[in-house]
Amino acid sequence: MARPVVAILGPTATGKSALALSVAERYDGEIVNCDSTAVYRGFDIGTDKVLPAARRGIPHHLIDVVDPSEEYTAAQYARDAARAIREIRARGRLAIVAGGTGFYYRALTRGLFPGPGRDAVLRGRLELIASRRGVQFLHRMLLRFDKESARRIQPRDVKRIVRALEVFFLTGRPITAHFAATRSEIPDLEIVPIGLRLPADQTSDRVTRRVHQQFERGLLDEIRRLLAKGVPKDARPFGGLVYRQALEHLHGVRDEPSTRALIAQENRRYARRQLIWFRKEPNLRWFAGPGESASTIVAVNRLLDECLKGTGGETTSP
RNA sequence: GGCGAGGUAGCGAAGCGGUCAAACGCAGCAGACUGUAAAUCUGUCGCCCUAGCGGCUUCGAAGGUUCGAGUCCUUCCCUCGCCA
Repeated sequence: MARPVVAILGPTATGKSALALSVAERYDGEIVNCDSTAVYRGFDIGTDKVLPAARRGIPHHLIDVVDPSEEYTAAQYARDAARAIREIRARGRLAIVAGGTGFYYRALTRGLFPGPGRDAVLRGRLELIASRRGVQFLHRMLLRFDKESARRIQPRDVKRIVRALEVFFLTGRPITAHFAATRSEIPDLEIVPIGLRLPADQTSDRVTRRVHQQFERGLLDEIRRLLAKGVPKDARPFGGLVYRQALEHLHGVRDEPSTRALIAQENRRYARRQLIWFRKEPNLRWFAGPGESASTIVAVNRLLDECLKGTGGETTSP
């Protein structure tokens, strides 16, 4: 009864999606996406979404759930993912969270403090101040109202400074004072987190190959199509990896070969940040990828057999 | 062959006699992250170490001037523009 939730995490291009599919087929599961950009409709090629035809009948959740002009957030994800997981479990199936957005995964499994979300008007005002009088000015403001946050947040980190001030102005209490109330969205569920990783040079090769494939598959046309459909150039997903650089190319910032190279480079850096993040994730069981390789699948299956079947499945983690 | 510009750390690029191991940008490396996270931000970045206003070797090459030279002089090598 106490069947855990499986999570498949790790840097980009390690084969998470493939592994998730294989696990889903073997253990009667459904997949819950944990990628911050795949939630957006229409952004398919650059996010390397597993397209419906390739899903082998396995239900995928939290892919294509919002319009590109909408703002999706970690908090929203945590709620949506928790709901999806409960529904999957209610169907008696295995929930498999798969993706590389560490912050979303943490928001789901450890939670975000219960407090106010983004306030567009307030943020607009704060950002205006930042652009007119400098970020440092905002940081000094934060120092007045919330000394502790000012200490932990870098004086130039606009996003965090704005959020801290936003929370303070909205609640009258420093953001750090809210942290104690943080709780997981799924405190009752056990999770078996699996991490996939590859040596840096392999990641680099795979990433480079993937970028070329993305262009060959029509990345640029996809972007043109989105723009033609009225998706604003400053839509959230356009600001991220792949799309940002490709969009710049369409605007003539640089030629295609160097754009491909730049995207591959950014991917490598992103993979590094992901690794740093996931390394700190407790209880993560690392496997040498790639996720589609038979040896990885065998090793993962061995672990899951232990955790999902027999008595192993009844352990509950603290 | 003649004239002009230039050769500085992985790359690009400052520097024009001392406080230069050498600004700055990029890449690299290390890291932070509680509602934009594929985002945002930080540190480090010649070599050595007991990590310091520490030691050592650098600024195309070789000489020279000077108390002191990326910085001035001479010769040489190499690039790149114009003329032939």
